[in-house]
Amino acid sequence: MPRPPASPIKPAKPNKRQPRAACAPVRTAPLKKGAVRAEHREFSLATAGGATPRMRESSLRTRETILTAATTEFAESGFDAAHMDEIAVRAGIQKNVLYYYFGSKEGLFTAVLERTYELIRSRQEEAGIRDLDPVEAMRKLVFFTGQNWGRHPEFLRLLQSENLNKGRHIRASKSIPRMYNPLLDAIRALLERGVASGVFRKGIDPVDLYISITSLSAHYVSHQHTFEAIFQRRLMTPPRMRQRLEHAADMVIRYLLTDPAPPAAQKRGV
Amino acid sequence: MPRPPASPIKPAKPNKRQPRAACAPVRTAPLKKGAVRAEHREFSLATAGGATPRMRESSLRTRETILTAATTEFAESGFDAAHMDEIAVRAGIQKNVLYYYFGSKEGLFTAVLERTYELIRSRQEEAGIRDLDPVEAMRKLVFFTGQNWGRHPEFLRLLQSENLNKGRHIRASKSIPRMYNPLLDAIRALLERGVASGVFRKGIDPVDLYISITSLSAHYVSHQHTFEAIFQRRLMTPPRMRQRLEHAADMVIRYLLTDPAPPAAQKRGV
DNA sequence: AAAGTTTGACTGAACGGTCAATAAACGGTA
DNA sequence: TACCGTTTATTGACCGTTCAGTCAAACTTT
Repeated sequence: MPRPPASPIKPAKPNKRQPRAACAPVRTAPLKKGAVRAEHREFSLATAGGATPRMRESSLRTRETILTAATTEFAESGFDAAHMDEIAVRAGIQKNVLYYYFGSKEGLFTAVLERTYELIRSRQEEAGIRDLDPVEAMRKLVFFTGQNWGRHPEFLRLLQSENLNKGRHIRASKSIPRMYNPLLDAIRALLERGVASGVFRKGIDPVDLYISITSLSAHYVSHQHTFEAIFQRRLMTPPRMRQRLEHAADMVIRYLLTDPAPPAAQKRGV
Repeated sequence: MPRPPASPIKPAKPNKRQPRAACAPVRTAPLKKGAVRAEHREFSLATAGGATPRMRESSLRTRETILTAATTEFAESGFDAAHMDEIAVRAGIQKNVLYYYFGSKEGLFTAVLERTYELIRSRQEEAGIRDLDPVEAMRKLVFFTGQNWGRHPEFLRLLQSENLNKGRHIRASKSIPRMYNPLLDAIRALLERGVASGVFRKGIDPVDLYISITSLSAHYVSHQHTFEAIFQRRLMTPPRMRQRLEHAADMVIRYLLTDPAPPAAQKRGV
């Protein structure tokens, strides 16, 4: 049987010669025994999807080792500048193993992306916002979101690389689009509570708000280098970062308030 | 005399073997005649910096042709995935010429970045805001900024790539950090006018505001692919884009207003 | 002739990917 | 429980293209 395609990812520029799938003269010959490894690719540890039949435990460990190393390397260099050899070295593993488990560079990147989304998703559940009054909760949510970028800088960089590549890996992923988004739900619930208690306006689109909350801190972090160049000041020092989140939170809250923004939004007291 | 270093750019990962500067065995031998070309690199057409002595007119045209082609390619693929060969083809020019004019891939990218910053800078002067009342002016400014991304999509992509590379080219540029920023000044002036006429609050940091205004639309555009994947909807359609800018403008204005946001911020009538 | 510009052919390492073979674990079975 | 075939995991050597960058010589303008 012919080898199954490594992954459903389409090359970015189909018209332009791409890093060909194989170096050896195009292999149409059926491959003999041992072709089964392709099955691994369907399995994603992150999503804990159905395990491959007879997978050994060391296999899981190897997978994790690879994913960790790959995450570091991809985040550090971006998809295009990252090298499979380097990932192998970081993981302390033969390069072939990467291909054995993930099929291709793109397959590996996709797996890394999925795992990282999953990680962020799980982190977001810890926001701890339920019991606060809406304004305080919203402020905390903005801060929490912003600080998350600092805690997981690799996530933003992966996203940036992925968007530079026009989302071809994320589009190929089955798990990511289906992921439950705790942050969006938190915002939705919070909006409702705020409207009910009369402090927030009606008719706010949670998705719009989600994007704005994210943008206000994420763009700052992910474009820090160009901003630093044109503003000639360091941006990522703790005080500056705090100032930014302060600003972002004020902005969000003032946007939501029904009232003539009293000192509330300024000084944290309700 | 030894060849002057191509550019003061440091490799991203000094510890890691980089795309070596040269393929041929490291060349310490002094190069003979013809080594003068290095001078070209100092010259940036965009900034109209001092022309090289005896530069022919066709030379300027060639430069422009190269920069245009390079801008397209770099924006399309990002710095790392862009190929010098492809740029040469796009420009309809021998590849050597790229090196003759810009010394290296990094040098070319830096030049592209400078030219593009310059272009955006000049565009921003057209905002046409002076005569409007502060609230209207601010709304227009937010829209103008946002629409600029749509009009020059290459700019955002270059920035994204540059930030993925941790700003090493922009840091090496002398012209960009010195560029006068018309948008920032416009914001500053607008804030003053608004405060003077009593509609805006005092004490707003123009840089904070600049970053927010930029973020609210730029992040949306530059992260469209991952957002589209997780929200499962198209984001760049004209109506959606309009909605986003509407939202961004409301947010900014409500943030600035002294008053209990009257319908003004909602429906455009002052 | 001297400086500036363009050409075509070339280099060599890096890099994504592959192969055949071996080692380790498992499952059945006698 | 010792043996054995099969599946799973790992190894090391290898391949062919791509791609940044170079050289020396030719052409063009002043």
